[in-house]
Amino acid sequence: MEVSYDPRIIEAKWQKEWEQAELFKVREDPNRQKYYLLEMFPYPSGKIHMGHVRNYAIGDVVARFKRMRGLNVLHPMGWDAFGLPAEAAAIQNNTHPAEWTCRNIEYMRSQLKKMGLSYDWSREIYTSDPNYYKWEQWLFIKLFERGLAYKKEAYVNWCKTCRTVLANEQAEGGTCWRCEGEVTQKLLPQWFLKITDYAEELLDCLEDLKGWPEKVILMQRNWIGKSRGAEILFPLDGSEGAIQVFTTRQDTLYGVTFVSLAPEHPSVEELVANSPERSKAMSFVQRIINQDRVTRTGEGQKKEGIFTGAYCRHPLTEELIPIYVANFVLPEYGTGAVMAVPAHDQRDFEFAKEYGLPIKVVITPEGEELQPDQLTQAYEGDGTMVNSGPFSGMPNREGMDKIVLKLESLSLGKGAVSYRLRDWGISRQRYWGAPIPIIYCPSCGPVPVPYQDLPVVLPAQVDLGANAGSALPECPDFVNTSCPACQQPARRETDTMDTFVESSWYFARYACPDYSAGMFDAPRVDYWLPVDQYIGGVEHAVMHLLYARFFTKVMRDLGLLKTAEPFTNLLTQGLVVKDGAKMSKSKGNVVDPDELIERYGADTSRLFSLFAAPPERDLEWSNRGVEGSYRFLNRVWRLVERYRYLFEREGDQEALSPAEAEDLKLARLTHATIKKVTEDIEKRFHFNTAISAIMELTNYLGQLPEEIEDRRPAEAVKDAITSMLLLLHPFAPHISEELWHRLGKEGFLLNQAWPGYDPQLLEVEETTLVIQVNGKVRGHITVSTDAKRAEVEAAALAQERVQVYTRGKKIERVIVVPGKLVSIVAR
RNA sequence: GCCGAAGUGGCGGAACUGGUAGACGCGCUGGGUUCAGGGUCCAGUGGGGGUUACCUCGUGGGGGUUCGAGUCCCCCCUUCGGCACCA
Repeated sequence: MEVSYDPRIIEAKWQKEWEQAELFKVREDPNRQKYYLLEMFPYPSGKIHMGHVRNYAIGDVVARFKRMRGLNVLHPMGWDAFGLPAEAAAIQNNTHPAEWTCRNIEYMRSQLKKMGLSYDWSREIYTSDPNYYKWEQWLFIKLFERGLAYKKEAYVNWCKTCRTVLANEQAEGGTCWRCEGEVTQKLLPQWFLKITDYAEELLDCLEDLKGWPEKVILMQRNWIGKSRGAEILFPLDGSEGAIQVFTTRQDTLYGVTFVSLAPEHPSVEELVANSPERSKAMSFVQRIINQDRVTRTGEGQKKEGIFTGAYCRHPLTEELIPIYVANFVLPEYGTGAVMAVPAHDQRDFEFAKEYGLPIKVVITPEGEELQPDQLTQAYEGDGTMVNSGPFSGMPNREGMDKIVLKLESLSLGKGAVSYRLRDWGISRQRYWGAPIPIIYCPSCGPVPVPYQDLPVVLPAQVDLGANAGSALPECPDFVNTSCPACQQPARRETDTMDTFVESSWYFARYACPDYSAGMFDAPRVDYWLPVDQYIGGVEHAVMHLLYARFFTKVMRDLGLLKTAEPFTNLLTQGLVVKDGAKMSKSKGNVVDPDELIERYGADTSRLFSLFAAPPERDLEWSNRGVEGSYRFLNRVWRLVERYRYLFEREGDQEALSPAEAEDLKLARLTHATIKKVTEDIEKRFHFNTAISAIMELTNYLGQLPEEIEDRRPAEAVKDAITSMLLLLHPFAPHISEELWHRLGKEGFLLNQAWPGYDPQLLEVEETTLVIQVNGKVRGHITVSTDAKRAEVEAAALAQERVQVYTRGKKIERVIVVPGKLVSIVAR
């Protein structure tokens, strides 16, 4: 009897069957080719949203597809469990962050399971697990021992709302990445990781990341921000020492009319010491330093500065050059000091105009003369060097190298490189994070916690509400300890690590989540890494993906990993939007995955999110579209049920080859569909067109007569249906599995081989060509594939409509593109 | 300001190497089934013109290359993303 499609029953049924059969569990197998597929793990915020549904649906298509293609697929899932929202929620709900997080994980895991995702749950990790962060602390100490983790007092981005420090990457645009509150500057001792040591390699390796989107590579390249130039010494006048500047325009060296220092520059205090305006200068410096970064570096900020009273000497001309302090000079970039060339740098130009400093032209553009007093803005382009001593008359590009050589010969400068990338500040003044494993001893200083004492466990008993900041300093049992070196009373570090530290190495831990003898079990981690395909949001293009690349290189240098890059291929999926805006509670345009799955089932939810747009694009949510996907699955169900009798027929068991199985048209369509779906998944990740191809096949099948008596067409229909279920399985795993079994077939679909296609069947003996006359389509012609060019030409020209358009004209050319068209040029 | 991506029917999107623009889906129109609604099935669906055959215009705008341009080149407009005093 015919049974109708009920996703609620079949989805629960197959999820249970798959789990009982441990279908998704994988083991290392050196004899099989591995494929490591990873989606960015979620923060356990409470419940999954549509972005998760989309991300994991995309990943599951690839995982199931690769598995059916015979690869040994690792497809794990876990939880980015530390972080501020847990703390905020715990205070608000009078609970503990661990409890809140754990509850969320429980719920979200159940949601993911309801989606029928093919995760190996035996490898699940959560980063707040001491067995996980133990190895993070272990790695931190390794970094500390190598000088790659260090503490310094620094002006840091401080979020008043979150009461914590933020990395530059997390404070973009002067607002906190998490709460969007204002970010100000604060001087604090902070732990940093020396990512700048890896700047060059992080940049170089970008070129080898062929499987990454250009956009992401470009964003990382810009973020690292390498500039080539020179470091030049300007000897101080009347005292020892020199001001070192960094410039990318050493060709303009002869145009220097002053030098500008950042207010934070270490020489400032000494330089103003003898100035009559000393106190005025220092109060200016203090005012600028205390200014928060947002205002200071804000758009259109006025150029301000003050004369220090000191002078230096031009390294080549020995002219006297005044030294200024200027608000626009950044202390962290280059040397914190710049040579000012008002004629050829817009900032210096504005500053010179403001303070009446001289402007000296040293580069002239092609066929033009620049008059310093007539300039309305700096000329920053290329040209010929003038007023530049022995370099005058030279193209400026050439002069760049020549000037470096000259400076090097005088020991007054050298070629140099500067990066925009800064070291990664990882200290967070929060409770819910991995403790930094350092002990401060009054006599020994900062001492790492001995390896055998790890993990430094986050204390469970804390009073979160007592202090607006971190609860850890208020926790005497945690803070008070003894020095591992001298046994004297000492204090623990109470900062915890930025949660981006956990996500910088989790992908490697999935290879051996249970391993307790070390951070990684070498044979397993070497087998699985690198991740073959990583999938997640483009919002992680800089922060997470850069940190993970950095950690991978560090771990490689420590001998923990053999790979230098963590993610071979990267897919950045677009946002899920509704009514033109990203889904968010504040906009009130969220669609709840729970309700969706309850109403239509996981297969429909997955199918729609895959069908509505290709993965890298934003997906416009449409409730009507969801119904369309649901209708399609119902059609598939009815179609298979309609032809189920063909599979139950006794007798003709002997298989026919697809070519023998009439109807040939259907057989061809089936194989063309297999080809299309396979290539769309494998080469392009264009699941929307893959699904549309399956729809076309089912549409064709739907038009066929209900009763098929003859054996040959029946075989073609059976082959088409069998293939269709295999092709559909990565997108809609439950319904395809159910129908597969309803046809009396054995085994899970995931263990079936992905269907192949017969290329011979796709070769056609006749093709229809388009006939164009002067670029316009004027007819069609069906010819045999091996027809001679001349025959095709003659046949095309003989067509009545072609005759109409060529009458009285001269045929100038006839272009024949085999399999495509005949193009006739007539004048 | 600099760098990058994208603009295709009423809508989401196809068109992969320059070769029939609009696959597939949504929506809409007409019809069958039904007491009715829903569901389902059939037909149609870019604009303009014509009784059909068909003609013509059409991929943000303007130019160009080509037998042929959504696709390549130049200029411009709009939207989105990234960076933003980086010397």
